[in-house]
Amino acid sequence: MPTRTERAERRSDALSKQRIVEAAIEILDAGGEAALTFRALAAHLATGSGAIYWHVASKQELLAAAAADVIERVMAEVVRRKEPRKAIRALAGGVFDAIDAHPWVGTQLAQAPWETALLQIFEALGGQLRALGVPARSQFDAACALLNYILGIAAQNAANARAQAPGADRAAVLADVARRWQSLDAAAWPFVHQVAAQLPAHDDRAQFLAGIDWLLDGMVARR
Amino acid sequence: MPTRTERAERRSDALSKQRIVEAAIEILDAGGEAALTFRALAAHLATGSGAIYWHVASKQELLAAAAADVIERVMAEVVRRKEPRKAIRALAGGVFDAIDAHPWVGTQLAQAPWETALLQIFEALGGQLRALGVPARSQFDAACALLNYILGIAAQNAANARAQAPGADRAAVLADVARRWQSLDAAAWPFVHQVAAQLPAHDDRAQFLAGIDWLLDGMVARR
DNA sequence: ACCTGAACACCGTTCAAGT
DNA sequence: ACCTGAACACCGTTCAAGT
Repeated sequence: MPTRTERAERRSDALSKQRIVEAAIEILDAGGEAALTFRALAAHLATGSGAIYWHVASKQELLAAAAADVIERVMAEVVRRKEPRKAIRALAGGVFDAIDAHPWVGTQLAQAPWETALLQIFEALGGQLRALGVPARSQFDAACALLNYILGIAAQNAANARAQAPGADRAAVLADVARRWQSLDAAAWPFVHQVAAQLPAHDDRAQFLAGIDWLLDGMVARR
Repeated sequence: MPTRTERAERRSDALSKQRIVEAAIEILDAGGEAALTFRALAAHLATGSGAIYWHVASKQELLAAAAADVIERVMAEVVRRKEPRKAIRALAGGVFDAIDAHPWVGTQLAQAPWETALLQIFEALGGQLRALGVPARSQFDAACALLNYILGIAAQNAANARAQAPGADRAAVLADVARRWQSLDAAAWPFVHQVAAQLPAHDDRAQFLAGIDWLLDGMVARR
């Protein structure tokens, strides 16, 4: 039973790629990748599924646009810092937080690696590496290594989010894995046994940034 | 028109999870992830699609099993080396090659990060890090960083394979991207401009291993 | 130019029925 | 115990028809 007001609202904000992308992000955040269907999206936008195709060529393009939207917001929000190491850490941390908040971005990030969103990160990383004193001949490899490392957590976070039920208790899941690790044969799995106790309480973000630091240390050491 | 010989063959190798996984790997290698459907698999195995469900619970389980199969083969083939740095490089290189040959493994690897296949890599990495002299308190973070970095190329290779047509010319694709980079505004994209020329000829594997080296350098330097 | 929604060609998965 | 294959409940995408 649509009231006149409701209809007026619908008409006032006509369909556009940006509106579709925003709706897609809402659905993705609320229900994960599986929840985003053209039928759900059409219902959300109070239109027919075919209408969406007027503004967006395919689901692939829609997902890429949604991920680009999130990453561009991160790039805009990351405060520009003078000190290159801090700048790189801030950038990596920002991407980490974005993927943590929108795990579905993780799957998309690697999908179009040379498109604008990731290219922005790449450009920023490269500039800071130069400022850090990494020699010119290594800068390309170095920026790729950092980007690759960032894509690693992207993929992992996305996979974790997909594997776990939307409301799953992270601590409980980790405790469960740790228990499984501890029940393995200690002679065959000495390292896994050794670190099992550290798993439940470990800080994902700090661990991620530790890797960034090691990479930067290595890059600077070989200058 | 099945001959008597053909029918005999079919009956002799009855369905089993291992046979299903092998057939799935063949299809995945030949046609990528999109090609693996239960209908295609059933046709390949000359059976009904329902029969597969007697041995395998879901497509997700099938993909995980196929990926585990590939990774386990890598772990068995990687020659055990005495020198820890060489051992880690060999391990990482082996995983790289496996994902290069079977790009669909990349998507799966992050999917069940604490399952056996990846846990084997994790255990091996941890043992070598200890041998390398990385302090005990850092070993967990260090092994995770290496694993994360490895998952990064896994995700990238998988995405590249999915994006490109099966018979696509890698050199041509890279040359195309490089040309696009060069056409960007040099003032806004100085780094991208600078490295564009290096893109077409760059060695993915060497670049990947350079990152491993930087990580190890950093881990050892902070001992 | 933009939207509608039924129709098409697929999927993964289930299940009654067979052997 | 294991297999068959039709049926179910979905998909992404297309397209004739509307405004």
